[in-house]
Amino acid sequence: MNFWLMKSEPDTFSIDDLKRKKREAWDGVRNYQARNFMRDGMRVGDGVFFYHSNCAEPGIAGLAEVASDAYPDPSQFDPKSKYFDPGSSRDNPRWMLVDVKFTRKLKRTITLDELKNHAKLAEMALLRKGNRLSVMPVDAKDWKYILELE
DNA sequence: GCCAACGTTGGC
DNA sequence: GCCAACGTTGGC
Repeated sequence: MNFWLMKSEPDTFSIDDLKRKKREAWDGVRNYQARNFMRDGMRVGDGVFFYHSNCAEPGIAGLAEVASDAYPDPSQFDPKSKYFDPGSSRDNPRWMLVDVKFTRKLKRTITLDELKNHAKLAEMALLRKGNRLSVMPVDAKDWKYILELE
């Protein structure tokens, strides 16, 4: 079992939205590295930190679970979607996604600011300077450590 | 709204 | 293959 962190802007799709919908196709990822993590790294049942980005209180807001294998992101084929990619084709899709299933909200959001204050987490991909990936792996030891902060 | 960091694009 | 220009991310 592996662990991941997935960013979402709460104004667009928050942990409460996932709670209400129970399950969601994680569409719109248009970064090759993030795609590769979903396509090659994720397995059903893997743990996911649901991270709120670009908002008043950035941080880990809840837990989710990988709920499907990777499959082509339908939005890349839809000319009306803002995620439409004219360079992709159904025969050779460029972008993949997984479904994500709600597990639970954290009792409180563990903020980015708080995470930065823990020296043991300094090597986390999330905290490395300039990191903008929206999907990234989390070490098992960091997963455990962060949950103990809750 | 600003801007640093980074990815992508496209001319050469 | 280089690299300038441009677009996006996301914290602040």
